[in-house]
Amino acid sequence: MSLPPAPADIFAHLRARIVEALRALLPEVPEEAFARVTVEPPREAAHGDMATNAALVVGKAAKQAPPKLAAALAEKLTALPEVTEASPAGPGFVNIRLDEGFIRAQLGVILAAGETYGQGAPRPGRINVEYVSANPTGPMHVGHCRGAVVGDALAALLAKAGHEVCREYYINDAGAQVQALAYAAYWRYLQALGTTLTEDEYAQLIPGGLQYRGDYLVPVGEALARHHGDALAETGTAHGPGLAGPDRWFATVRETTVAMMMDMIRDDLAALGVQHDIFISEAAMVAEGKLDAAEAQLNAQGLIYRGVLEPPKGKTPDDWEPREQTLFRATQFGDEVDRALRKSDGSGTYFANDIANHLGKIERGFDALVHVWGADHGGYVKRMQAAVAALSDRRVSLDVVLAQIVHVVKDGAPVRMSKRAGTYVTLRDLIDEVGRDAVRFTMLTRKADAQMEFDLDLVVQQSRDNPVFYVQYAHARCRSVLRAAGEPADLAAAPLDALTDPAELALIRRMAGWPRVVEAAAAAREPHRVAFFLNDLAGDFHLLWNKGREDSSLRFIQEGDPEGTRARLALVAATAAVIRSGLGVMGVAPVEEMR
RNA sequence: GUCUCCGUAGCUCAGCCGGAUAGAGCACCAGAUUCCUAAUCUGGGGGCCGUGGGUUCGAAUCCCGCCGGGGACACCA
Repeated sequence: MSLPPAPADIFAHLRARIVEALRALLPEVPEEAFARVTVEPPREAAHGDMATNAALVVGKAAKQAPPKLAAALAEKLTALPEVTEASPAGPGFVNIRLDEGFIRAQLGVILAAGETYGQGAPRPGRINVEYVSANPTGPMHVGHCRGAVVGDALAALLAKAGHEVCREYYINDAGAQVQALAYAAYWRYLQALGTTLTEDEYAQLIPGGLQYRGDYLVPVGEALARHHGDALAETGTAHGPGLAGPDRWFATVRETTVAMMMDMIRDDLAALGVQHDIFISEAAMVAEGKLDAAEAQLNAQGLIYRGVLEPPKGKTPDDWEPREQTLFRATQFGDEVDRALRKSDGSGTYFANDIANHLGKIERGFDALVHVWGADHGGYVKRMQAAVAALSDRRVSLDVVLAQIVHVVKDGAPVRMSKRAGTYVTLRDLIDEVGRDAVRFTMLTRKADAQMEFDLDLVVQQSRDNPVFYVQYAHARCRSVLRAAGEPADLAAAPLDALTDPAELALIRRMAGWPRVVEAAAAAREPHRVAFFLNDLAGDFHLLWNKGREDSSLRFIQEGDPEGTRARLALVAATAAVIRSGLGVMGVAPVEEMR
């Protein structure tokens, strides 16, 4: 009896064998009954390599007692060459022990695939992942950073799982904030021309006051002065160059400023290694009439009406008064209240523009939409899901991943964040302080919706406490061994019988679970699972390494035993490949040595 | 008041579309430590999984109530 060829995913392989066995045992049971069958490593290693709930899940449809069905299934599975033992257990589990040669053969698969190990087969359906989408009103700060990293890693994870992914940045360049930005840039322009107005005097003259006082707008003002001279200003006033009517300068200033801010943001993103495939401008979209199109479509579906909303219960704003607005029937799609599309003055709400944006995505043919938002936008999720459901006739899904606040800590004390320029931590500051890879990895060591402390001291610390270091160190150790062995070629074909130690087999089993982790993490939209997997994998490897300190027969390079050495080097090379595969998803560069 | 996320070891957190005796790191205790890369290693103690009900053969996981914490709550973006 010879083993089957090593499969790309041993869990999927076993699941397929189990379902086949069930079909043979229960020909009258419909296929849907098998959908909930899972194969996973049992918590208790003594129970074997894998366990399946098949008999428990199918028992009802088969009208059989699970323990009895489990026994029959176990007998079938025992007949498989790759299974050395299958036994019914507990209320109806089947525990499975795999042939060690079958497990070892996974190394050949890993080495043949290299860093692409874990790559899922192409799946139907295109996914749009929107992330960052910071307002183009200034440099990126740490608050944006987590969403950027989570979004980027999630997009990579979905691609790894086999999805076709589009990475999108939505530029909020149409609202009041951008208007305030233009006025702030205009102030720097007047300064560049030599106005004698003071900052406070200027702030008095403009609507809403001077909101953006950071000096990052100085270059914008200078650029405007350089290209337009004093043509955008009122000349000959008591202050020299002064405030002119908006129609003379506003469109020009706004456009230049947004473009320069986006250049700055793109530079920040590049420093973080974050990529987007497409940038969508809110202003451009409105100009194209997308808002009207979206409203017309919803109107045609009978989902729009004029009405007055109740004040929010328990907390009525001081200036609340009943106003008639154009409303969207979000309640028909699971939201608590209907939501305003147009303000009482008839202009579109931000929500309306966002609906238009989503109509655009649906029209571009995506089957699933994913957003990464700050947790402060949590209250916005239901209405957006309602809108997407309405616009797509419930065909397109919208998942929102909420990224919680990051508290930066240094020397045990919180680093203060303030919107006033100069006192807040920019993304650049953070990258300069600890490096891009430490930032990215650390941002993924916690579930996105859990608050996180970013300890500037810890992330550069070289110790077990620091997962960035721990994982990188494992990779560096692998590389060090392979260098010492003279970078052997063709390890995928190495005979592997020498790998028999429990620690060696545990390492292989861990790596064999990587495709499964990719699939599950992608389905759950949880890129942090990759960081935890790598931490566990590094732990398995360090454990084996440390055993080699005690027991020299477990060291990787064995003088006088070329075949055993090649088997171990295959194990080491596979470990390095899987770590690189995982770091690739996280966007972290593996290191060759610790320096 | 409504919605939402959270509550797991002393600390920081995994596990959650139900599955067998609930995990990791740190901290603590006890040992080891002239090692392919040093930035340690091995072992141990430690838990009414916030709480009270419910569903189920089976609940940290699903449902409802309560307690405690974060966030969001017409027209802003």
